[in-house]
Amino acid sequence: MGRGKIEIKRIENANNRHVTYSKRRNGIIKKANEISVLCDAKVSLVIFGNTGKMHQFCSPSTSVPAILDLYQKHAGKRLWDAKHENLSNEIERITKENDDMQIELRHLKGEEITSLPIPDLLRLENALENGLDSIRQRKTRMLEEENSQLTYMLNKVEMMDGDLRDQMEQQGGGMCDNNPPDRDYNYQIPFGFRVQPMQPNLQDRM
Amino acid sequence: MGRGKIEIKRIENANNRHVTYSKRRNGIIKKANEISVLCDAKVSLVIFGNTGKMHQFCSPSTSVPAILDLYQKHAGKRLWDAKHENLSNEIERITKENDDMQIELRHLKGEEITSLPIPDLLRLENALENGLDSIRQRKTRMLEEENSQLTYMLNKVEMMDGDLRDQMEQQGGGMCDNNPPDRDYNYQIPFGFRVQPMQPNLQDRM
DNA sequence: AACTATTTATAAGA
DNA sequence: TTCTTATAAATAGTT
Repeated sequence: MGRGKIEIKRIENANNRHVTYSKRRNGIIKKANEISVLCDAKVSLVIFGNTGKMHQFCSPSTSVPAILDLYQKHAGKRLWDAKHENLSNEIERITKENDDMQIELRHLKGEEITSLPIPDLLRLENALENGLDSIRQRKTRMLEEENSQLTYMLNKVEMMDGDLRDQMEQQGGGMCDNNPPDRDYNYQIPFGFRVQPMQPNLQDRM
Repeated sequence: MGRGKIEIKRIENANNRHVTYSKRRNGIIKKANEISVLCDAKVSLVIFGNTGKMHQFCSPSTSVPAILDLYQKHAGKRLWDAKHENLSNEIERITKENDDMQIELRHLKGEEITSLPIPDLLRLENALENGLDSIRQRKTRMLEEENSQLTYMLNKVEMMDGDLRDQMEQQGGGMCDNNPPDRDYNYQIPFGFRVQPMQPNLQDRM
């Protein structure tokens, strides 16, 4: 039904194919609606084009799942059961993973280890030693960073304090009379933002 | 498209309705096939008539359930999950548990800890210390037990050895002439099967 | 996206 | 149901 008759086989020209797809998709959806209205039929139509875009039609006052229930009954297929089995298998798999991890966690906490053979104990000991090492290194590093931050801030505060004191002195005194006693303001704190780690190779292990 | 134009509304005459249904059903299935071939589209079409009879079309090399899986993904609808809400919830719950444990395990191994705040690090350090403590205590205990077993067996072997030697002597010598030299056989080893643990309260912590 | 010559689908009748 | 056929509708190729 067009300027020329066409063979029903894949349209090789991509552009033509897409145009035809659009036109025919609209057509078939219109037809689906018409038959559902005219003949009181339940229709479920789902179309995926080349591009992966989906279009669907479903007769009014029903739903795809509802039609699938009917489909299942009629086709004698067990759609839900198959899906049910998949889900059950998935649960089984995850549960096993879960149990294994739970056991490993308990073992790492030193629980339920009375029945473990020596090699497992050695493995756990090793893992715990490594973990403890990493955690302590990380902790040390964080404390060092906090330290250097605090040092920097203290440095700044002291500088501002110094400026303020200078201003005060220029103004001939201020209303704030509880100034700290004079100190030796060391503006060149030698370990400002780059504190030497106590163990120089600490960072390399993180 | 026929001898006369018709309105798209339910055909009240049952006979006409059925005839029209037959004709249009064939038509739409033909169209579904054509678009799937011409445009390389995936089509799932399920139709139920008034009489409850089902007709379906599905593009070649796929199936209605397969296309509905795609539909489900695309529409963000959960066709199957709705039918198996319990199982889905269970999976969700276990998966969350799983993820949490995985994270905890990683942390205990000293992995992915850079973003942890100090309190968490302290908690981990504590847990690791306790775990390491338990494991080492257990290891010590097992070694002690093995030790006492070995001691006991050694003891026995030496006693049998002694008996054997006595028999040999009664028989007036044997063919085995490489006997060990006489030793002080101490049959009353003071720590036979009940070794004193070095830390007497060890057992209480397991 | 619109147009239109043709093909195709189908309503009504038999 | 199925066939026939006049007519409506869909659409292929074109602009």
